[in-house]
Amino acid sequence: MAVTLKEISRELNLSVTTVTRALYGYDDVAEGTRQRVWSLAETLGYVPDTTAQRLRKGRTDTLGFVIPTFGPRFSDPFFSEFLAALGNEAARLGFDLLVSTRAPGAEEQAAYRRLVEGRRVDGLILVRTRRHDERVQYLIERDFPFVAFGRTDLEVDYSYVDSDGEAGFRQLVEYLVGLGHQRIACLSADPELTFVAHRLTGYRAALAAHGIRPDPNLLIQADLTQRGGYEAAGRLLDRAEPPTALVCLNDLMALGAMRAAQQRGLAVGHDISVTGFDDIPLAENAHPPLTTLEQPVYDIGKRLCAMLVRLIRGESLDDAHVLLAPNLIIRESTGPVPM
Amino acid sequence: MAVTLKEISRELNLSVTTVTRALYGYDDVAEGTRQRVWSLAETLGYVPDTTAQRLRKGRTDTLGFVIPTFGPRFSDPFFSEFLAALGNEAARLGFDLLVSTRAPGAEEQAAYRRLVEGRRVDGLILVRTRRHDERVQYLIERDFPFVAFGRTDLEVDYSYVDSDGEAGFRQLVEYLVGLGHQRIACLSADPELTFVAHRLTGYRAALAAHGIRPDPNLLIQADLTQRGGYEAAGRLLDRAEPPTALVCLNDLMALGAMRAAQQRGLAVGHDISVTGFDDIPLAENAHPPLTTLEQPVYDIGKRLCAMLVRLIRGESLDDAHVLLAPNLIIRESTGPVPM
DNA sequence: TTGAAAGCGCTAACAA
DNA sequence: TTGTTAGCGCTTTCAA
Repeated sequence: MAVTLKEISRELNLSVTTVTRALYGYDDVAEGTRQRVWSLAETLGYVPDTTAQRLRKGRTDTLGFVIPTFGPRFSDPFFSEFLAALGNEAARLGFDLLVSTRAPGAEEQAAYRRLVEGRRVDGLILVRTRRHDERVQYLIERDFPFVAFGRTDLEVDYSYVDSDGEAGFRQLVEYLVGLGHQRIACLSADPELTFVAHRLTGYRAALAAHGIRPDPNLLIQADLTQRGGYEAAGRLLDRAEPPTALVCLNDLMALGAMRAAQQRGLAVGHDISVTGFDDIPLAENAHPPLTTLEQPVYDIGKRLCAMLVRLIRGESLDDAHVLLAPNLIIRESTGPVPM
Repeated sequence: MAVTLKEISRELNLSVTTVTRALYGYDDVAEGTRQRVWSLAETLGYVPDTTAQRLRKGRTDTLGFVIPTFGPRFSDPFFSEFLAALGNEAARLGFDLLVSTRAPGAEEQAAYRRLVEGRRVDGLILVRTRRHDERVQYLIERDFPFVAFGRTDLEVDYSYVDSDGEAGFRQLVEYLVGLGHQRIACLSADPELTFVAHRLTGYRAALAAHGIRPDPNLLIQADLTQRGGYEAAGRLLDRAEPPTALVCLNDLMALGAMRAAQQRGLAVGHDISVTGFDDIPLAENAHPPLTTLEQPVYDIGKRLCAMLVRLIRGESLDDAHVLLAPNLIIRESTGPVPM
């Protein structure tokens, strides 16, 4: 089917070796030969076989990314943007991107093993790290190149980029306290997720700093989706003494929470304040526009990609542990505590 | 580094041939031999080298998907869900998924060539087909296996699944006319996109069927994003004689349009009606919840994946041209025309 | 029941 | 400047 070096060499009465070298610009090939090779390769439409090159070179020039999906109706703008960053940057660096989609759990672990042990990729990008992340443990154990968006609680060293969710949430809650809020609820999620734990720490620290006793009833755990936010907010708002502010772990939850509030006739930004995290494009276009903490997802993805490629190439990283301060964006979903 | 067949065979004083056959359950291997092979493979953690298998077998067992991204802040729930479908289904069928992200244009075309001619994938999935789609043309020309979400205007035969956007828009516009709307604007997009053209046809047909003269001022072209919808709606609403209904090409645009209306003090669902297409999860959680046409993106992705694998395996398809009727979901963003 | 040999397409060390 | 040889790791004839 496809044109091979062998055919070109046969056609020109040359050895396969000479043809390769002519194509790759080695300087020990006669100019005339090179030209003949090039022109025939051109007319025949020769393109080297990637698989053969990979086998020979012992590397795949492919990066792996396993997207943690949750159920079939998976839709998180966070991941779209992150994926776009990885895709563009990987291509720029000459790498393919192999993507799997798997819900966290045994199957996810199997997917990682498949990629690593089948030598399908040269390196991996992890997201949504967990405090005791088996993926990190496994990859460290096998000494396989990887980078992660997020930290863990493991006593191991690896390369990551992360947002400083603790600082972000502290700043956010202080802003709300400054507006007079005292009953500040947190729509949290599985605290085994490192970023959840960090943000919660920031939330608690800010309350403590202002002498506000943390009310366990105001801390509720939900899915990191609109539905999760919607349901959790509903439960909080139906309490006898509802909160005046809903601090959500991410923007998606916040959008759901806003809707729950609005269904109860509350004017978001007046009767109740709602906040998110991420600054997905929807945040700005929500009604009202959402106050949130921005993290530069695209840049983070791009940066992680570049870091990973350096690791794969055995180059050193100037900064293997990057912590970025998220940026508080105040919009109209927050306001002074109602009288 | 990794364990190879050679090592196992050396260790057991067997030939490489016998080891492979023992591992793959050929019945011409002595039971004792098989057990010794299996147990050693187990302890050494043998996993076959994917690249070597690929070279030998002449196939990659990989599907390719090039996501059309538009700018860095790319975020479209449609693609998240579609990607999840592809990822899950490909894995189920024993295929890897190679993902590229590229804005339509020359670079996109290059990405396709890279995948096809470098023999990186065995088949491709296309989305957002265009009326004169160079990708389709190219793949047909090269006789390369592919399936597409969407039709084209080309006189060629290929396998696709598509939503019947024309029928959907006709039904939708008739519903609006039934509510008394006459000044129904359409927030459209590049009509070179086949699905845009189809939906527009439905829009026009419904107007014509009810003797409503199409007003060119009410047909406006924008990006398929929230921002696109927001800006286009703004321009329409600021007219001297604004429309009473905004029919948007997709949900994202509709969300933007709703916001533009709300910023102008209009109550969506009362003062103005807004509709979308897709039924992304956000549609239900919008404020007010969005009237839209649902298309089963996940199922379509799954189905396309299965079709493609059949094509790659040279099996026949019972139905290579699938047209699905979208489902009109009436929520609160639409209502009778205001007095 | 096992092994030898060939080859997928490419690259690289070495020799001529 | 070019060719020979070897081999990446695997699978599959074919022969023993």
